[in-house]
Amino acid sequence: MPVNTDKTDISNTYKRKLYSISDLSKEFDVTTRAIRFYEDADLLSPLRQGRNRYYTVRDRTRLKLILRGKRLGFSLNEIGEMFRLYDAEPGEVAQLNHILDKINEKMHLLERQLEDVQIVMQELQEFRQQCRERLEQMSADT
Amino acid sequence: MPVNTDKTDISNTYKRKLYSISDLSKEFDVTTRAIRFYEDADLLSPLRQGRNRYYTVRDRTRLKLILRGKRLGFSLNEIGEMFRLYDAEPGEVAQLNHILDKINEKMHLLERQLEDVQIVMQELQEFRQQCRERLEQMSADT
DNA sequence: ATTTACGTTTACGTAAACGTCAATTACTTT
DNA sequence: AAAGTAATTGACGTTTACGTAAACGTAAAT
Repeated sequence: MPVNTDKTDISNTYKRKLYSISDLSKEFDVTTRAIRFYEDADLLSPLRQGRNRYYTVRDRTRLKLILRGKRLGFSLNEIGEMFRLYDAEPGEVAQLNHILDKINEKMHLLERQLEDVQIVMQELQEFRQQCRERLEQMSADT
Repeated sequence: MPVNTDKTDISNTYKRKLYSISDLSKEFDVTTRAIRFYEDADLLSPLRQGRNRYYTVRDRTRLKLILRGKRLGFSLNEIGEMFRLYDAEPGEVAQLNHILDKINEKMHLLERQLEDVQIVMQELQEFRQQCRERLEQMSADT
């Protein structure tokens, strides 16, 4: 699936590890419009061969992270913030502590989300159970 | 905190179990604007005393469910759909089976979300660990 | 009697996250 | 050479979920 036209400089440099925008679009089932939008939001920065975009393995991973973040209800801004934390050169102690604070913040959010998911799943299970019992009752009423 | 002005019909009927819009606003930390918006979206239907809204325990529960749904990244429409499933009079077998399908659909979504949360939490833990190690290293470099 | 607090409706504004054209460019296939 | 396919850059449109006044009503407190 990766693009590989051997004559380009770019594919010699990053041999066999480049994806076109439609490769990623198909693989992850997002529109190319969305992918370009993520670039506008500085979440992706694909290579360029002329006007065309070529995505490295790292870009692909990032896209996967973006989509996972979105499924969790994070905004693109929040996702960007997490990326910047990851990429930050932690020069100073203060900087590192700041990053740790941010991580803990996100962790708290996720812990709450974990609770929420579990609660709703349990409620749905109970509701499903009720539906099934109702169904059995109805088939007994023949 | 519940509203209780004994002279109103409404509070005699639903004795001591009514909340004003600001009661709920404060308790759940949402704006009154948002609460009214949820009503517009048919997610809430408070009682009326003249022009004023009064919320029952059921409304309060619904609001809690709305906010939980939102934290999970559901749209108000999706939340509404779940409410309608809950409230549906399951007259026929076909109807019940349809509800069961919908429940299973939501369950799959939540299962995926559970995975996602766990993955991201693990990644964050690893990242946090790295930060801590880096910090220790730096304090060793004094 | 008039602030003050809380509520209402109406209506326009806005940020986020794309969708949807339209008008090109570039390569490939027929 | 013409047609098709996949990419590009604008640029405007759309939906969701409220925010933000404006203008008003009602009741309690000073």
